[in-house]
Amino acid sequence: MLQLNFIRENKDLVIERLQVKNFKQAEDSITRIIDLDNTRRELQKQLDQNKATQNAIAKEIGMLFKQGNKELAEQKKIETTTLKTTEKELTEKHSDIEVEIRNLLLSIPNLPHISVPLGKGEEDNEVVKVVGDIPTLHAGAVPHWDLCKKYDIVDFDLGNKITGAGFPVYKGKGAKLQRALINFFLQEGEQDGYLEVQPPLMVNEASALATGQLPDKEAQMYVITLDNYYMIPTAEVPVTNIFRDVIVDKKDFPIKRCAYSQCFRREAGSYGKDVRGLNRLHQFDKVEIVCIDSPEHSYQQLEEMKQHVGRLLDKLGLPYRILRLCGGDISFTSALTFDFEVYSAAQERWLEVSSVSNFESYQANRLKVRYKDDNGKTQLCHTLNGSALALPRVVAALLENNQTPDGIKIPECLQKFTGFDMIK
RNA sequence: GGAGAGUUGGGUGAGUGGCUGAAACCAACAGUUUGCUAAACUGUCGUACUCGAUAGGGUACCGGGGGUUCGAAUCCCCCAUUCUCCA
Repeated sequence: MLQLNFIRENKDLVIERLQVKNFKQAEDSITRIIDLDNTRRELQKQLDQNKATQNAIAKEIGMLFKQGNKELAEQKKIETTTLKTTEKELTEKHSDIEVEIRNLLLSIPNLPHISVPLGKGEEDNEVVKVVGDIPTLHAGAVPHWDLCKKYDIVDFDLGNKITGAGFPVYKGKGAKLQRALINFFLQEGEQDGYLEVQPPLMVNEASALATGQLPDKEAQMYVITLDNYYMIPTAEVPVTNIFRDVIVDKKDFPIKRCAYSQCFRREAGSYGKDVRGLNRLHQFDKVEIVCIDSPEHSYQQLEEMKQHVGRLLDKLGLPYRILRLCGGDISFTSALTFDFEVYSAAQERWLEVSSVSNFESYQANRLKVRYKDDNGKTQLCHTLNGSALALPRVVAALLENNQTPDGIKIPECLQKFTGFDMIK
């Protein structure tokens, strides 16, 4: 969430930038927040004064008892009763206002970076780069779901039986390919200086709230109601929460972590060709990269992360394009996001395999990830993350693009992990 | 699943109702001393909000939340978590 002080000091700028995100209530919300905050401050002052008086009286009473002056002490006690009533009233008003302010703050998206293009939806995203050639497939080439069946490497029916749609079973070389990709991604991450972590796959409410899954995206998560835990929709949640309430040492910047995890998403509302085969699953595998950096360097870090993701796709030999998401498509919490899409040649469509974002201090403000600047002042860090990479669509594109009449070719970079060079 | 004992500032750890925002020690930082390092000595040394031009003041925070009380780190309740024992 945005910082209240920043909103106070940059009211017009904030309203203007929110227009790019098509946030309609910008002006109303911002004005309301500032008003509420003024009232809050006034109440706070009164409350503090009230407490100060009470504290003083309490101290006096203590002294009086010590001196054995019980009568005067009892008299003083009575004095506090009115103070307590007003205190109660003030506290109630104060906390009501605080809740309202917080809710408003939570409802306001992050400000988009200056480079974010205007736009309504995905059709307005800006293609910044296209890499690789779109392959020509042999006659009789088929989409990956047919290949999965033909070579018996991913079994969707079995997943349906055991759990339900969107929970496939990977078999034989399919399972090995999964493992190979995970190992490849982690190894590349390590080589680029990302420390590997294995986080929990369930998180508590505080964690889900801190990275912004709650309250906005609650419907996207599987909830373990009995214990009040949430299945993670991405490793971003537990990995970023490592730094919740931490004041990091700026000498450690950039802090780089990578994590393999399975991810769980309800994907309510998805349908049609989008969910066919591996295109959209309820459980999938992903290697995630997370960075914490100073405000001065975060955009440089974002660039580095983009390069990392690009290198992975280069090595896999997949054609891809990079999109700069427009104001209408960029996520609520992000300031600048680049999507990576691979071309899946049999489906003849681009599939998103990575999303690399800088959240600036928006997430850090909820997380309270801070560092001390050169003046010793505590400042919010910038947080960034990206997929490097999400597996299912990478697998889909690999299967489709690399299919030959003799089988499916495995990219060279994966062969030392798979132990085979063809699926036949 | 049950029983008991813990959870205090960067660390160790004292503190069972008022003089405790919190002893002491260590670490850290600044300074004095010193040929250098070390030692010794002196000082500083939590966070957030808020008032103030500054100096400084106020409020809140001793795992989290609630309660008792004029007054809570200290008493009571709930929750989390760690350790020990039992199942």
